[in-house]
Amino acid sequence: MFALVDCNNFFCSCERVFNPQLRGKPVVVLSNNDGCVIARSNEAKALGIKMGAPYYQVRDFMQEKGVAVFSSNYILYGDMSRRVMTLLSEYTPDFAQYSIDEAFLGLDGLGEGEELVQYARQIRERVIKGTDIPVTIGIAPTKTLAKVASKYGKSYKGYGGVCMIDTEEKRIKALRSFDVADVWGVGRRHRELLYGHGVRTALDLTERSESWVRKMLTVTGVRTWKELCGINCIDLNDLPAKQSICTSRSFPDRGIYKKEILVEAVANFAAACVRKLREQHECCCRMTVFAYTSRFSSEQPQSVIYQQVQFPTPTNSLHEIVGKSASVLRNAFPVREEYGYKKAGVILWDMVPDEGIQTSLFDEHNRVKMAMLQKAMDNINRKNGENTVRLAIQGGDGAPWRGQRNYVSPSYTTDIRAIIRVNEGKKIGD
DNA sequence: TCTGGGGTCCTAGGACCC
DNA sequence: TCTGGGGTCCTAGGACCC
Repeated sequence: MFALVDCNNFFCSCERVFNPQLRGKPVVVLSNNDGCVIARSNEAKALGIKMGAPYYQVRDFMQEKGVAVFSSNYILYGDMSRRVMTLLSEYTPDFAQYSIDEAFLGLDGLGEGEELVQYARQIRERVIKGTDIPVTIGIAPTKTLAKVASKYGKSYKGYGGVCMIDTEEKRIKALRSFDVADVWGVGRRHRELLYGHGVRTALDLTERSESWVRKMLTVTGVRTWKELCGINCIDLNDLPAKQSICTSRSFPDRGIYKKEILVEAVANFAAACVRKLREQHECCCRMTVFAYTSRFSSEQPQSVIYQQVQFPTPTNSLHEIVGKSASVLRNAFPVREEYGYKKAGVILWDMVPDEGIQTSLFDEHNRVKMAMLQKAMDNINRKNGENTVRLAIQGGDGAPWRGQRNYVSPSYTTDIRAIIRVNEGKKIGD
């Protein structure tokens, strides 16, 4: 049996931990650039605010309804996630974090039936007590069914946050009233396809043949189909190393027209990729640099820049990767500055461990010196915060390509200056 | 005026081989 | 009129996830 532990409305819940007056009130969190709604409290969902809604379209409505609005604060969410995951991992050795707010727990040998439900309740209470983040737990013989169970656990208060599908009767009953579009692994396109063939519920899907499912949804669909039937076939434990590292952003207003401003932005994305690359002690062999105009404005002239770079030897050198990202972008940039680039990014591929790199015959000297320089930079930045020392091409903090973050909360748990202060003469909780 | 970011997996099709 | 067959490798694009 597996348990899926899922934090409820995670980003909103994180904001509430340090803002108790927001409890019971509608809260939303916005995407980068304050662009879209990406998290909603139950109260905000009840108001009809949709996931992914552009902020400008719902701003007035939300103001009218007194919705609390936050820019996303990934430093805070990442740290709260780490705390939740640390607690969860203490309950079983078979633990797999699936996303920032979800984890699967293998429950073999931990009991069965009501025993398991009681155990899950303990876990849930421990997380709530330790982090103040509410979670829901779904238990079932496969991960896909555990996802189904957790959705029921969220929809019905009566479950007390723990829902288990452990018998054939419960499985049939649960799938019969479960929209096939809500099944883990069925997205927008497949939903249309399935509806078109009369498959409306998860149970409908399980009643089709394997060959039919394979034809419609390919082999990944067959895995989902088996999992819904109770056959466990999604393994998360041997998670392979990451295959790519990406940093990208959308830009405010109409985008960036000026070549050198876009170069500065891309240089910063490349630097962020290098930071991630070095943190996982790897080098990369290939890089993609891309930039494109808005897909929403049909009147504006459109342009797509997409450049692939192969490095002669695997590298994690800041100078080499950032320098190359800037030079390929300059080369690919149209002669006239007539396009408003709305989004750009850098992707690193083909990673290898950073030990035992075969270097080229001719660059040995330079490579050693650069490695020493970069080690010094890493040390300074680790102590004083990222980008304390940076390349000149990365520019300053007030760069025009940095987007809006008008409603950002403090980093309560990671910045000593943002620590909560309890004032004398006031009651705790005020 | 304004529309997120970071990933994975699978498949089709092109380039290449003999 | 008519132009092989069987294979590998790579990549772009589409679908999905949170």
